[in-house]
Amino acid sequence: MFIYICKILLDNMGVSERKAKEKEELKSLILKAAQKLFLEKGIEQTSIRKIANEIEYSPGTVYFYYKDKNDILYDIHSQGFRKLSHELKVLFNVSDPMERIIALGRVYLNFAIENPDLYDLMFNMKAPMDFLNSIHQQDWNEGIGTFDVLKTTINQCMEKGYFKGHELEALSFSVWSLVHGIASLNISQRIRGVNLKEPEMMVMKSYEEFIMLLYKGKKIY
Amino acid sequence: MFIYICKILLDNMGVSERKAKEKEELKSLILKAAQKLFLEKGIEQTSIRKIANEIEYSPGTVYFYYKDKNDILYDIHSQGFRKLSHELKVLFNVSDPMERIIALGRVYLNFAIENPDLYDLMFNMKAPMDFLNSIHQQDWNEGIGTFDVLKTTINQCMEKGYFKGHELEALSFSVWSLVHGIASLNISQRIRGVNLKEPEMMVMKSYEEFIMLLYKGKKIY
DNA sequence: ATTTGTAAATGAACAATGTTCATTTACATT
DNA sequence: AATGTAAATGAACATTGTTCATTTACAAAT
Repeated sequence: MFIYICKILLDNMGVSERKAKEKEELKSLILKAAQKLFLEKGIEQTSIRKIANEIEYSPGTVYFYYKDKNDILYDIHSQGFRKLSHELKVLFNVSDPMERIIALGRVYLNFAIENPDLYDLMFNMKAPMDFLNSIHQQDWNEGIGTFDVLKTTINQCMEKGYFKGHELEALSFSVWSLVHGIASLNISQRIRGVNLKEPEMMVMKSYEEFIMLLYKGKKIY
Repeated sequence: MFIYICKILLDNMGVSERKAKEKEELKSLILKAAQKLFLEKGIEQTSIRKIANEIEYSPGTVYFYYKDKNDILYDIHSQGFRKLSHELKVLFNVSDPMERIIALGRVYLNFAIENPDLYDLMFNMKAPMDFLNSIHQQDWNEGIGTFDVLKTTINQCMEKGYFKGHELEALSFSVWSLVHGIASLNISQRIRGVNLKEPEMMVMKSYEEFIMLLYKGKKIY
């Protein structure tokens, strides 16, 4: 009797586990299709119908796995953060915090240039934040994590005597704003229109200018 | 006979002038309705049908005065730049260029905070740039004009001995990027989610940090 | 006064969107 | 073989931007 019940339970577990796994698999299939369309054809070509078409399911099925379109976009956004944080992790090797913060900015800018649509989704579009609001989740953990990397590094700079008289959080936000501003103006095509001498160089050149400013705030022995 | 022809011509002029005026008037009526909807209800509530409804015309009529939706959005965007440049003009009174540049940033940030949707349209949304592309106009004159105000001021700072070793255009773009970054992260709700101590203060506090950095690049006598 | 020509306004129509939901299908459990 | 539930369907709804054949309005010409 006992064994019989165990068998049932185990069978049940086995089945429901498999089902859950299948469900996860289909969900990630939807996500992959969404990412493919998003990266290949851009945001406006990424409709629920086209995603469903891509994996040969009906539009309604998508809503069995995702609450709504914002839910899907949030998922793509999260994947983007995994990708970005993976690229940033390499910089743990750089021991000097001042060198590291400069490298961080460079990697960040490269990420934005290489993945403009994804960057836009991660840092500009309303969809991911609307999704968080809709599930009553106030914290944007992806953003918090990335911002912490920056804050930690700047804190280490301060401990080494840099940025005297500055406030950690506000300065960190300043640095983030600078690189985000460069990235955004580039992506939204506001650089191209402004009649610069070397538009394609401006992203990195303006970042160099900022680094110069940063270094002027260094410790004086 | 001559007088008769003149009469006709004069009459014609009078009529076509009046017609042209009426046409201008209806176009600006459409624009006003679009602005109203845009500012009151946001971008997603600003559809051509709702604009047409607002002024009690049919949807098709709108297309007689505007090429497409991007055309309307570009017009709203241009009005935004007139508003912004009007606010910036007050600062011609500030004689010290270093003080002026700091004030410029403050006014710019205030504008962004007070008119978030409009700012988004002016500096982030693709619509205005898509419109320029569609009419084969490469230069973004509204942006060029505003950027020139900044460049001129920074140039004056340099003439006074500030920012030694910096490059005018790149540094100007750096400053623009910083305030734009702060404004954008604020508008796209990326500040709120990042768990700051005083989120509502961060816009101005991080700007103060940047000003501190700027001042460290000042002339040393 | 009547016809004519053109500019302006209409609103139906099209294709596409996000989303919902009653219905059907598939399939493990009884 | 019957049952119950999870999963998948696809039609339907309300919107969107945009087009276009048709109608309306009205000044000009006869």
